Amino acid sequence: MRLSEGVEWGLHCAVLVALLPPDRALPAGRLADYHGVPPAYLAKHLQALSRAQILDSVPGPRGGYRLARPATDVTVLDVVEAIDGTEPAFRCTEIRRQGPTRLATREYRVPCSIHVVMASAEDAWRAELRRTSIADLVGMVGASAPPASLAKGLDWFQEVLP
Amino acid sequence: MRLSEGVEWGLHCAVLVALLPPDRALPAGRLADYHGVPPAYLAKHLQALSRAQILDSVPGPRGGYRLARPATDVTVLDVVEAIDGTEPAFRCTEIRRQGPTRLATREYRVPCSIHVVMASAEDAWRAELRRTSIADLVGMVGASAPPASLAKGLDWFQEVLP
DNA sequence: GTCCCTATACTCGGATAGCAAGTGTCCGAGTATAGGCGG
DNA sequence: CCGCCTATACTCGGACACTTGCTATCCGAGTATAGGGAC
Repeated sequence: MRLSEGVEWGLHCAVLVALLPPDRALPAGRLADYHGVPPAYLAKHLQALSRAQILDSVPGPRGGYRLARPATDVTVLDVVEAIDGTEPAFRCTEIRRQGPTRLATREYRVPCSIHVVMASAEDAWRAELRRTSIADLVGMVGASAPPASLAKGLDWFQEVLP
Repeated sequence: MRLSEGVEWGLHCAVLVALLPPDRALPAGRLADYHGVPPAYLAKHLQALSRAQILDSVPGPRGGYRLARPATDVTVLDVVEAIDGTEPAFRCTEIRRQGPTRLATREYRVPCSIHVVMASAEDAWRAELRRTSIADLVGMVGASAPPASLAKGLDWFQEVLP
């Protein structure tokens, strides 16, 4: 089971964009510079976040991306599902209905027990991701990141926001 | 994020093998028949379960696979990790250390906040999978499966276990 | 009749192709800006 | 000096190759069994 690398990028970008002054946007190229990742591929994931109404895109000069709603209203799960999709990791193919013990479809009224267990585990995963918002992440980073890193980040903002 | 289809097969096979009389084994071919899946590919996943000490393999005629320990001591998580691997779905690549705000490695003493959140969600997922054993699954299936299906399964056992 | 030996058939195990999805990149459509021109 | 217009440069957005890992398969190594032969 592998989560797309874009999920990590999307979360970091969401945190950075949450720090923008109101009504300012950050281009994909600057976000790629900041994180040291391929610009064109990051752009692809930012488009997914835009489609999911998590980011607003602003075209033209002084354009870029910004949060579409308050950082407190964007959960980590929102970002993960926007990039990775909402399909469950475990997809029950109902193999209990195959083979020599097969019955008529109408006989299977209760869901497959294995499917139930796997689904409840994924629900627990999603619930945990829903507990944390981008605003929470901003707070955690601010409290735990090395002070020198925060200072460098501030300098960088001064430089790229003319 | 996608879980290998083999996980579903492995869980169903574990349940079926748990129903065997003591000291009897079930060949991979019969397991494939029962579930209507490609025999050669199922064999690959059964090998993984064998390597993980979840199943014992018995070579030769009247051989096959059986549980390596009581069904109460095999959790769903054991089976999932044996087939899918133990690597976390989210792999933090530490992109906070890249780009213009990069610092010396020794400055990063606390873990990345995003990494912490993602890891705790996966811990919740694993904890949920650890709560259920193969014996529990056997009980759930026995209580919820259509009676006609259980009867057919019994007939099938009589037929393939000479 | 009993014991031993051998040939058999069946099992697992790892090494080998094929395909889908994630990874990575590019160029075109659209827009706010900045400068120049006319009034 | 002020307003308008145009050309520019910058942005996002979707369409196009490539690589990794899951999917699927086959053939060889090893063993318990069953049958036959000798005693």
